[in-house]
Amino acid sequence: MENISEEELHEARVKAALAAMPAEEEIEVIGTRFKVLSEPSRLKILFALADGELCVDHVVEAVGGNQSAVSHQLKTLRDNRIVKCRRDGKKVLYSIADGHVLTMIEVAKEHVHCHE
Amino acid sequence: MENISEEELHEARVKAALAAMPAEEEIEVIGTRFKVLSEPSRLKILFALADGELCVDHVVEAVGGNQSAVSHQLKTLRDNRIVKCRRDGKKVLYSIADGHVLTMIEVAKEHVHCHE
DNA sequence: TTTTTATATGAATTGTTATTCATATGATAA
DNA sequence: TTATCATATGAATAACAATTCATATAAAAA
Repeated sequence: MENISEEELHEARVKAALAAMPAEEEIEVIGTRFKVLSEPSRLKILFALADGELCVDHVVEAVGGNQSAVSHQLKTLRDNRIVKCRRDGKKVLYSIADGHVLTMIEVAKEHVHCHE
Repeated sequence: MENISEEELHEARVKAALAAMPAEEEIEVIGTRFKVLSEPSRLKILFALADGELCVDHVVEAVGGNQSAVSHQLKTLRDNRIVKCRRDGKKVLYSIADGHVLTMIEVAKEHVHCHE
């Protein structure tokens, strides 16, 4: 009897989990945001931009690697609204798009360092 | 003259960015955490676990897909301390390891939905 | 102690993504 | 208007990670 009610409890939880499950598309979008933040080369760019905007070749200096790779990464970051940019003459200045980005990185850092 | 000082400003920012850049290993660890959260199949598992612990076959029910795939994902989540588990007889009950995980997902959700 | 149930894992395959190379575009200066 | 500097991008390759299949372990029931 105890087993049955425990089983029922678990089944109820499965139903609750299914009910609370976000739509497939939303999960994909959230996943994509995380994916963009998961690549070390892109994270480096974001740390470089944390203090303020930089033009592309200064980003290249700050993170190392070649110009083309950095430019591809910046495109990915742009496409996902993680960074934004503005042109100033020949240069294009990049900056972090909004506060959530740094918040996410901060929370991730905490999670890495805490050992609850 | 104005150009030179602007250039100097940018160079100073590059130096600041380099100085504030976390160590390579830390960036990798943070990236790995994000990577683990980036896969839709793993995110689904976390949404399923958001309300409380579930045993593996109930996770399988909640997220769909086959047992082996889910088990591999759970291992990845475990290895990265995103979830924890305890055995109860034949069953193994999984739950979310700590509060930061749901926080990160929440912030990501906000970032997806806001259009600053 | 064999069978069944629940979960885990190694190896192979498949699918994805980053990086590189070559080249294109866009803006300014000569 | 062409030469140069700054950035972007398409295509190919190379690195990586997810899923599947088959099988292994672990606990409990028969």
